[in-house]
Amino acid sequence: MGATLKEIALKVGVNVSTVSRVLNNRGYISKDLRDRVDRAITELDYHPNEIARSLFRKKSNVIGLVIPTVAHPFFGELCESIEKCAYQKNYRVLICNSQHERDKENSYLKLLRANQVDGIILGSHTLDVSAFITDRPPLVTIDRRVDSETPFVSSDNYSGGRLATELLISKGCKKLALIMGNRSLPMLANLRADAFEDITTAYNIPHVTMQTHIMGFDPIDYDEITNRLLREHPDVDGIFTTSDLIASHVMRICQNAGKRIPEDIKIIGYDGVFFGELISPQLTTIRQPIPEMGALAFELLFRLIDKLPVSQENTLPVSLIERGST
Amino acid sequence: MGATLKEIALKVGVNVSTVSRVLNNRGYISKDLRDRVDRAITELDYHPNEIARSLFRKKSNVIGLVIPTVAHPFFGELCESIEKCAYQKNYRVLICNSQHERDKENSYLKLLRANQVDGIILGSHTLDVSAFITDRPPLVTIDRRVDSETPFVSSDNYSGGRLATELLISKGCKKLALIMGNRSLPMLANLRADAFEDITTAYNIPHVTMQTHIMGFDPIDYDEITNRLLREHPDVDGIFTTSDLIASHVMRICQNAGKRIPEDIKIIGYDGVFFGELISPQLTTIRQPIPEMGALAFELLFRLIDKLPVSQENTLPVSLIERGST
DNA sequence: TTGAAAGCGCTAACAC
DNA sequence: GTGTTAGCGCTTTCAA
Repeated sequence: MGATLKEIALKVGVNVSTVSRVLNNRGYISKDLRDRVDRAITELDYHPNEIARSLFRKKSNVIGLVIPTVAHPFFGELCESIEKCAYQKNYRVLICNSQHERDKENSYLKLLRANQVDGIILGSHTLDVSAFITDRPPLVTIDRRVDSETPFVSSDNYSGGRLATELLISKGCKKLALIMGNRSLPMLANLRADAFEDITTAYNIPHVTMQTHIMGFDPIDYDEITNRLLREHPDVDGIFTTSDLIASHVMRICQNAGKRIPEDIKIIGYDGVFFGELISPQLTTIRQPIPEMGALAFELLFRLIDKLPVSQENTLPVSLIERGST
Repeated sequence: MGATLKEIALKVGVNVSTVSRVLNNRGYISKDLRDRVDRAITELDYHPNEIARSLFRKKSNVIGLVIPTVAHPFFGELCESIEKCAYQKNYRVLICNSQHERDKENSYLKLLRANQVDGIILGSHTLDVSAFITDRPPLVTIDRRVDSETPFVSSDNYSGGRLATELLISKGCKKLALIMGNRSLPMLANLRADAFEDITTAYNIPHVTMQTHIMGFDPIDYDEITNRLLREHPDVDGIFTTSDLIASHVMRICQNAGKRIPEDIKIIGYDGVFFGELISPQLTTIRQPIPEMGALAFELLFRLIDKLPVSQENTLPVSLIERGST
């Protein structure tokens, strides 16, 4: 346990409030006193107790980041970006992995409020709005609109879905498949699927949509789905997946099944995470501007905390990155 | 701002200490009182202020995790594991990316102490021990021995290096290269390089070692190094890299240079992170038991906080995962 | 069984 | 310029 203000005051022979004043540079302080206090501070190795400060100020300078799992590259990169911005503005970030579990997400939300975080960035969406804690700290969501107030950050999911689908079509694919996470989650990412269906329908292209039945990122699940797809729809020659992680699994299964990529089957992912260019063939994908999304999410939260006006809808553009898999 | 104990007490018509007692189940409380308090709590939507509790208890139930970057798959998976364990034991984790910057690492260390974290897990090692903050909270390091006291978790780096090197030799490689991060950092991972050099020397195999000159995970750097290696040592037919991330870059560069893997050149990585089996050919690697390492690190810290005895050296076994790249 | 009082470490009126 | 006092929201002696 470190020294306290009181001990400094005692040593210097002044009142605690005086020491507090020199620490915070409030009002006039005599040069002599300041020196003596400074000396005592170094001698006693004093460091202000931020918990006590937080209690008084009613401000913790901590924000909570709730995501499914930081081990998923999209969220890892997002977390990285958010932490970077938070650090610059003197905020700490508490990392909360929901693992796609309702209970954990819910209890983390409560816990964050109890811990007096100044704000929350929510990127995990297993709860419906009614379950949301009342009297909550400032909130910004990622990829979900929860109500007409709460600001959210997303990228242009519909355009992304359209770009991906159109690319496959323009490359000559005759039958398309979409492999996605569970659609029942209220996420804007579902717009990618909407676009896929709209576009294929408009172009009159046969298509099939498959989604995981569990909530989470279990590779086994993707592998099974892909195998079933190849079995039931052997004529599919273009696959759009809603993440690069899924895409890489799908790619591997296809290769194992003896399909050549992109000759026999073309695959396009989504996200633009780092390892997309490491796999072989390199993955064509729709890039979400992850660092910008993280920065924007923090910026919005920061403004919310400071009671500055923010826009509710914050949709960033996506871009097509063509690589070897198409 | 939520209701406070005082408001509950006021509403129920008792003293705050009484309400506190029912909250914490201390001593005897009449059934009637308990009911009235419970009702007031729900009506006012009361939630204890954990900051105030922390101040009193001198315990925040928060730990700090300092790593280079959570966007690196090894640290992402480690962070995931640590958060999981922490959550079970009612601890929160503050995520601190040092970005391999001395200043940031140092200031995070100070900041964590000021924020009264109960403990720190340190996996970033740009500081030398002398720069360590004094009077620090309980500390557990990952992959580094800082002094004769502080417990650390690592996996068996020397064995890992040996396994990797011997595999390449047993596969018939005639000239080996090691591509590693910067060796000047005081990390136990350097033992992998020691093993590489010992074994190649023992077997009388020509070898060359290359390390990045910057601190960090800049892909450009790895690519340059690999290109230089291929240019200056075109006869190298086996490469050991100290991470899967590096390995995947190296693999790509080699493929771009027209080398077939594993026929012309064999590559083995390190870590056993998820995407190793997604790239093609799938990456042979030395697996570190990342979830177990994270769990152990937290367990040690937990014991340290509770002043229970802990062992200082905690080295977990590694295992060879043979896949397509060798 | 409940209340009063003190105190965790700090800051901010308000005096002097 | 510096001290006194009160209080942030909570818990815990100690009395009653």
